[in-house]
Amino acid sequence: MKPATTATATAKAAQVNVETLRYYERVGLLPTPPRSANGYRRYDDAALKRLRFIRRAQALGFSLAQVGELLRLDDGLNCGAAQTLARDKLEGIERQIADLKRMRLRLRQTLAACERGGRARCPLIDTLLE
Amino acid sequence: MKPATTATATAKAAQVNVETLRYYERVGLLPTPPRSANGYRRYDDAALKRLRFIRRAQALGFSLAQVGELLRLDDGLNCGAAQTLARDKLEGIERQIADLKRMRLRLRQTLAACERGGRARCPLIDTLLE
DNA sequence: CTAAACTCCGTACTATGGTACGAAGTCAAG
DNA sequence: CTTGACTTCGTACCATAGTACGGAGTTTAG
Repeated sequence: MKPATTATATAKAAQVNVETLRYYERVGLLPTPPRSANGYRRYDDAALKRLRFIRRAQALGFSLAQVGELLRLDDGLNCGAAQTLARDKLEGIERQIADLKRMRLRLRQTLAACERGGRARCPLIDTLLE
Repeated sequence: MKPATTATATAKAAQVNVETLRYYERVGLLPTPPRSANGYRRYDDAALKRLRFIRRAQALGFSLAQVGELLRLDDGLNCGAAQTLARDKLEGIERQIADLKRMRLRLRQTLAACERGGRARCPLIDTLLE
């Protein structure tokens, strides 16, 4: 009951470019699929699931390398290892948020100075030159 | 009173790789410096300032392309244009923060499920497979 | 039967922000 | 005077995550 389909159909179902399938295969994120008599790749349901997994993990901020690690745990029995990856990712995200907040504060302050006006020179430019 | 120096000295002063100077010159972020008799680049104070400007703007999250735009306004008289760039950047940062917070929430929830334990399969993996 | 659409493959290219390499010339210290 | 550090140049390479291209074969619809 696995309706194996073609590359294009699978790509559409997973909302990715067809070439991306080849790319994921090349970098080892997708197993090499079986071929039909003419040499065409046949993707089954499991492949589509895996593709969706990859997209979801990316949406959570995992890099393809990290997705690869997660996939190697995808029997679902290595919860400890998966948690470690997730916790690392979480820390990274915290750091990114903190960095971005710092940038935001500086930008806001500088923009406020610009808006107060009254200076000959632009405070934004001056801040960068200081 | 502009103690023009060599590439290495300037690079060190600005905390960048020497090659980066050439790279910035190539992409038009640094003006082509004057050369001394032997053909060596001579960087003056203005070049160093400009380098520091680039680094500071990068630290605020501006891409090199955007830094280029800012530099083209660096007479400090185009505050309006600079503000527009900064406001765009600010919006981008807001969006990034919002995205990251969404990822963080999902990761936290999933990690919490992992920690509650009791499931045969890892909730993190299962969430991605769902 | 023909034309369009799909598939294959290897390779090259995109963007971003640099870094590395090798050959050749120059310069300063000991 | 030699050694090592510095400089020049063009070009190639790194990671990341794909996208595009061209030529060939295949399959499907009209």
